[in-house]
Amino acid sequence: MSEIDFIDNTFTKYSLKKTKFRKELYLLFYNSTNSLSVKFITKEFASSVDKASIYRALDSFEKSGLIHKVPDKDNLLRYSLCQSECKPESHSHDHAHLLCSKCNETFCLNDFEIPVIKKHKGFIIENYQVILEGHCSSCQAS
Amino acid sequence: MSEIDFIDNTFTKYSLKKTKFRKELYLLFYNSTNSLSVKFITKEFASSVDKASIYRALDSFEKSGLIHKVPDKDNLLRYSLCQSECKPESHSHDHAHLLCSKCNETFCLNDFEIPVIKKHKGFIIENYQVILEGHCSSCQAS
DNA sequence: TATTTTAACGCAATTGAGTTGCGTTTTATT
DNA sequence: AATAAAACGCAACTCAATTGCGTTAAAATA
Repeated sequence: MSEIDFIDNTFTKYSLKKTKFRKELYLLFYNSTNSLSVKFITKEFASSVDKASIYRALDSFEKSGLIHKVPDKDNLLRYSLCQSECKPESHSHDHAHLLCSKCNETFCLNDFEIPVIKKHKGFIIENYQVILEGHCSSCQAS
Repeated sequence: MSEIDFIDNTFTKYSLKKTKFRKELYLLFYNSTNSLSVKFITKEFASSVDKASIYRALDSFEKSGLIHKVPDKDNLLRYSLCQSECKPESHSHDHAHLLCSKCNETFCLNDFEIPVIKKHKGFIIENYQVILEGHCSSCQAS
């Protein structure tokens, strides 16, 4: 199945309107190995799409379960493609994230196992997040 | 040693100017079992202190090693008193944080042990953060 | 295919956390 | 008491993200 077909199928499956921009946006995620910041996305569509549309599309994708928020070094909005099947409002992403303090990118570590703990001293824990700070492989040389 | 004396000593030790507001601010942290959001602090000093002074004081306390940033449910600035000795720019806080999704408060779990990992698939990891999301004990009843 | 419904869009204005500049006041130093 | 240094108040500003609203395009239905 080609990328285009995959995206078309996905949009049908999630009842998303197939507009030129939204298909391109999803393709951008699909072809990216990494998470995408709003800043990057905004640059990609700078001359063609308004930022309000970008924010609304991202919000809509997230609600559908296509993408999920990932932590960002500067606390800005950043998203990554969902790996497994996600339902609206019930994303499950039990992987850690690495924030590179040089390039400020966020990387998903899909194979970093997180131990599951449900309770801790009176707290009920529903899900949790491990954020590693350091340097990614590209930034170690410099 | 009384609270007042402790604060006085601390300010001397860290070469911090003893202004009325800054001593009150530090006392607020000292008497709090929990982390403090800027929103809460701003309310406490609403009629008496300008927000710029609040932000500058928090920044100064953090740089001195008195308080440290903690994660916040809404990605806003939130601080907690340092438990151990912290030096300027070298805070070490190897505890996890619990974010309650009901009251939006952040709790430090000082006894939640975090395993130390230095490398992972080409990444160099300098420090890391475990954020638990769930419900605190006060919010479980409702 | 034409009509109607529904969601996406562009544009402009707005929100709100956090920051900065600057003149004034307060604290610490001599 | 005089001087230096940091804190303060106030106002203006930055910038990410949001919202309102009239317009346009896509999907559903006839």
